[in-house]
Amino acid sequence: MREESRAAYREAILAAAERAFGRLGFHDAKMADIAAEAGVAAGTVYNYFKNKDEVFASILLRGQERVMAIQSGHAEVADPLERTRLRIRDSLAYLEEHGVLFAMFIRLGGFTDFFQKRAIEDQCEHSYTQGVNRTQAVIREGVSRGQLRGDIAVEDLTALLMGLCDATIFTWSRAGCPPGLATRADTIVELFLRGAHAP
Amino acid sequence: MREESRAAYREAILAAAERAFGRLGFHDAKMADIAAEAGVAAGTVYNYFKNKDEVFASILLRGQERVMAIQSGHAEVADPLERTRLRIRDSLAYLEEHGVLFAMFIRLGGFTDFFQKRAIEDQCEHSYTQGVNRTQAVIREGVSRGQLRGDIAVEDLTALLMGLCDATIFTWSRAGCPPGLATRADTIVELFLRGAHAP
Amino acid sequence: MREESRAAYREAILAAAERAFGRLGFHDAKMADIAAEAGVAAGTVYNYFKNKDEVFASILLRGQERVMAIQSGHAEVADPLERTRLRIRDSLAYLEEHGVLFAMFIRLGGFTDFFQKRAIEDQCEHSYTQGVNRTQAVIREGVSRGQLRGDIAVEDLTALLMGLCDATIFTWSRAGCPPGLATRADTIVELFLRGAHAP
Amino acid sequence: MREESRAAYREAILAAAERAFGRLGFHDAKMADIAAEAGVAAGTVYNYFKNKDEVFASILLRGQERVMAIQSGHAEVADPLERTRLRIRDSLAYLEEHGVLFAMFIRLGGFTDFFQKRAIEDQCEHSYTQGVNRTQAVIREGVSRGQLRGDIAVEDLTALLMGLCDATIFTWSRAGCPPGLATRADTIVELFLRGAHAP
DNA sequence: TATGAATGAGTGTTCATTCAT
DNA sequence: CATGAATGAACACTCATTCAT
Repeated sequence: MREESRAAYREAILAAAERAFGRLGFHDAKMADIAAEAGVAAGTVYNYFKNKDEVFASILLRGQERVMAIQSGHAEVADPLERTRLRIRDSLAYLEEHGVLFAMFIRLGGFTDFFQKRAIEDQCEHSYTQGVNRTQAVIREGVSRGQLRGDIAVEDLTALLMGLCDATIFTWSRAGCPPGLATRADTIVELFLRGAHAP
Repeated sequence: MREESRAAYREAILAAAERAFGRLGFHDAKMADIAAEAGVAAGTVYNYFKNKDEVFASILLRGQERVMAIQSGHAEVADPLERTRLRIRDSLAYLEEHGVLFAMFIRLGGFTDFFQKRAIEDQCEHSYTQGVNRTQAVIREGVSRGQLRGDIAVEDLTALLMGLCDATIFTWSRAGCPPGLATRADTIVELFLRGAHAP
Repeated sequence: MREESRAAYREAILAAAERAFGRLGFHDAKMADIAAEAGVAAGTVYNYFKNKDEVFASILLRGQERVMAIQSGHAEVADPLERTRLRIRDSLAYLEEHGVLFAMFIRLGGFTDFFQKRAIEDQCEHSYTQGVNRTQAVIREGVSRGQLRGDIAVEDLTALLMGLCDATIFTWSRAGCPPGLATRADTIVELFLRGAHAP
Repeated sequence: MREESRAAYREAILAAAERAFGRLGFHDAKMADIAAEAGVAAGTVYNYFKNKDEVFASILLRGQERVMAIQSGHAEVADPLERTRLRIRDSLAYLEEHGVLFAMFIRLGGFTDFFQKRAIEDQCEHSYTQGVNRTQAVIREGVSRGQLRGDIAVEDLTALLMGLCDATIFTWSRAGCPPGLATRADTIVELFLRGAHAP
């Protein structure tokens, strides 16, 4: 039971931190904000996390794990393109609920030095690379099945797909995070496959 | 002559700030770092910029203006697709020299709240929107010429193209900014036009 | 118990600030000086007061409240002149122990703009006006009893009495705050009543 | 001519500083404010005064000298009480035009340490003491003529008179410096002579 | 183990003063 | 000698972290 209590506290703090970071950004969200949002005292946070950086990294890890878990749910779908569509749809749906992950994700990618300095990358890099690798594997499978172009490097195709997702998220974020993000998975896959050229 | 000197100081500070922000990020780059990098005293920065936020915003504006100026050089190219290829190539080339702009760009897009709070957005938003509009105009031209698909919203096509650029930059940034970014313009356009589908 | 501790800290900081302000003046007394004098860390002061201005205003308020409380002790003395003498004596005695209040008092009166700008006046004005009003009431009582001249405006008589007190304090301050200030209450009242004219 | 020009600059700066100090106080009036008010560049001030403190002290000295000069105009009046009345009237009139002198005066008296630390006192003390001495001499003359009480120390009588002046100025200052200050000289002398006691 | 106050290093910014032009 | 920009020491205030209760 004590174990349960600890887990509940930890989760409450993480959820609070996610909201605070999402609203204010890493530096402007103060430990006091997080604690207040979680309904605990400032010192309590330090009973669950070593410091602010670890709180931040934990949010990222938790998010990535959850997305991975969701994506794993489609392992039984045979067609890699259809599997990709489902994965994108569910990822977007998750993101829609935890919008802050976008900021996290972008920061994670964009500010390499930020993370290097803080050694957060060590904790997150693996998970990110896993995500890329998984996407690449699916694309490779599509190529070998003859569904995707073979005259372009798999890395470039991967970048194309992920770039499309990023751009969609990006645009959605700028628009103020309106509902319906998940429904854009279809357009993403369509554009990924057919491109912009007139028939 | 004093006028020249002022301009030189201002530029030196901006260049120094660009390096410092790019290396450390907004919060971790201290005004002292910027001043030292520029070879001036801390107080001098405040003779040219009201505060740290204004230094940051000025870098963004300067970068966007420069990129716009570069892109304007291809106005005489008739074919919108070819014009797009050239614009992307030159933008990437510029970015390769001022890599920090990526971080800036991403922040600008990603951290709406950061900018809202600081009222920097007012200064940058217009410039960003202009960039999007310009891209959209080119794509619309391509559609009306029958070069691009008409069954997809122009906004989606724009997002596709910009997403491809972002993804390319993103990947390049993660790889440690190796030389040759500009050469990827061809792949971007190719993927944009043809998509990933096997023929 | 924690409540007691908080009150003790607050009082220690106020006493330290009173000494520091009295010795150095508002601007030259640094927050670090105050904290050191109080035996606490610099940041601790900010757990009790919003900023330096608030520390300053709190000293004034505390002093005025204390003097008022002391003066209230003579409410049962019927003769307004004797009551005035006692009030002056006790006020001077208090001032002798908290000499800084003079500087405070003078500033409060003299530097209207200083306080206007800082909105401290709002907190102090009422208390000051109360003091003036109380003195005026006593004088009015003396006039109606036929003890004081009725051919001069009560406001002028009040100014005379307060001016005498001020001048006494002033001279005492310039002389380096020697002991015995309270004993001058008799001379003040004597001069107030009889004036300087030869018999 | 060059000599004249220097004097004109010096006077312009002093007048500007008087306004600035009067409006903002010593610390809040910046050298830049003073220079701007005088219509000169910041550096120019330093061609006429060693530093900020010297500017401040020079204002005081100038004011005191001017008041003294005015007061000297009544040397031929034989009756010391009448002479006093005229001196007070003219001093108040001068003060009414250069209200800032009040703040200066109060500071000069009230913040001994402020001036000790800055060694301004050396420059002003003499002049101030001269003023007190001159007043004391007049009062002593009145005592020896049998016009003023001899059973009270001359110092106390002096304090009474100066206190009355201070109180009048004080009240006037708090009231927002309304016109007509000089007319209060009569009341001051009347109260000084007769006191508050009913006949 | 939760609490919440104490801590003090760290930083953006100001401004008196200097000095090259 | 006027100018006005450069200088850098100084300081109020913040906030992540610690720790006594």
